[in-house]
Amino acid sequence: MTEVIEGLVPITRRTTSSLIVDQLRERIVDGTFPPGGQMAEAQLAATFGISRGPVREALQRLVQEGLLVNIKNRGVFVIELGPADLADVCLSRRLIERKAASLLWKSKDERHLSRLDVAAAELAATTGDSWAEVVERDLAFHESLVESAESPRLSRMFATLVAETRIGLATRPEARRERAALVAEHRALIELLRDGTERRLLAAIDAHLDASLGSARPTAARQGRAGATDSPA
Amino acid sequence: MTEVIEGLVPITRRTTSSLIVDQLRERIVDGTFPPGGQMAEAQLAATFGISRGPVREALQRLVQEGLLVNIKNRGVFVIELGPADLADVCLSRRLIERKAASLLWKSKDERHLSRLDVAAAELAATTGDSWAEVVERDLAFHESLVESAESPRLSRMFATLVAETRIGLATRPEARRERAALVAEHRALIELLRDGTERRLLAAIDAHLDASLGSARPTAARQGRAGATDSPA
DNA sequence: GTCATTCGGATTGTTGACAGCTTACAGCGG
DNA sequence: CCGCTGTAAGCTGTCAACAATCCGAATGAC
Repeated sequence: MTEVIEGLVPITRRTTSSLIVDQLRERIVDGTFPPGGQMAEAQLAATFGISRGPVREALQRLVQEGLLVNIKNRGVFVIELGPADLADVCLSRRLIERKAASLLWKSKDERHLSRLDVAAAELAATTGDSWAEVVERDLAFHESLVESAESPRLSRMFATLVAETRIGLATRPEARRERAALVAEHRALIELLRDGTERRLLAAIDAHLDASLGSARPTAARQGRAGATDSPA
Repeated sequence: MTEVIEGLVPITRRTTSSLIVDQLRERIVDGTFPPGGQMAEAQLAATFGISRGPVREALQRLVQEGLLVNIKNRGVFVIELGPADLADVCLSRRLIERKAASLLWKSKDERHLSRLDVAAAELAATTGDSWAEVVERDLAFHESLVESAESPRLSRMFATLVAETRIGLATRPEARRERAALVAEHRALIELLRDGTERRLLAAIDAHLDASLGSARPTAARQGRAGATDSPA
């Protein structure tokens, strides 16, 4: 058996398509690729300085993730989130976050609670009026909350929901909120996680999500891009 | 505007990789590709009579879905579900199914309830002792239940959980249960959905899931294949 | 005999090119 | 002037071949 040297991490280069996925996802959620816009393979390949093969693999993964829609012989397009979609995202997020909060409330694991403290502080530390940065820190807090459930599957599901939330918030100026209000609500959540009742904690989560995403009324809307030939599930 | 002719359906062929994904997923969950086994690209391409390109795209989608794991320069492998994974699947399934049941209990939408009747009857109608078929019908019932929530995202998440459940059940003979017991539990769930209290309904769901998946104790186990260079999230 | 090394086979990662589809536009007829 | 048709351009879907990497067996040293 070969000796393992402390401090040296084995270099496990990730696959190229995986790296592409991360970059594309970031650009999709921050609005660089607008909803409904096409992801041109050749252009992306040229931009990354690689061939179309890995780009196509990355796009397929994002299709499976639900952030892109594939129309045969036309191309892949960024999803357009209608009111019904946002309501669905809200419903799903509430389900997962309530569970995570409930678990953390029961365990009171200080390791996770302090991580939430940090996340909340980082939101409070945002300067200026960069709405995008506020959204990012806000969602980082929520991801930390879900991480505390220590459930890989819930975290993975939630990651997609976060991405969709960012798309929704990036393209809806009316969803902007005061940073101060968000900071206060996060601090209140941590307070309730530590010393509150479960009932009030869950009510606070509902209220927080409603305030952020609840503006979209669940009116009738299509559940996917018409003509999509390639559903992710 | 061109006239639309009645009776003629526009031909919307799905993408090849999408068809491959479905076939591969089916074979993965039914055990044809055993957990830990490698998915050889060239062999699959030859089997399907196509090139390696579409096969690679399909594999990437299944990696994103979480059913396969990609190790750079080694290949993609079927996930191995340890006890911790099964516990996580159980936790996630319980969360989603409880929510769906609660919603259906509130709405009492007869359309969905009758669909559950059908699903339960089809499980009861299974003849012989084909464990695989029992599992399939059982999970079809649960998918119907989740469908009743009319949430595309919950349904999509649940589809992956169902696939993982099938993998887990296909490779664990000790998880076999009497068909009669499953039939009775499903009928009881429908009964409770129609006329029971919400509390008893949720308790019945918990019990049903525990009986099917709860045998796996959440002992310490790795949360992913060691060396995986390409995590789905 | 055991361990380290090297070489070969096999598989994956990537590329460039070709075929098929869709779309937009110019041309033609009514 | 309006509508249909044919053509051309651009894109996606697919393929076969090349390069890079890894695994295992054979070889040699101690």
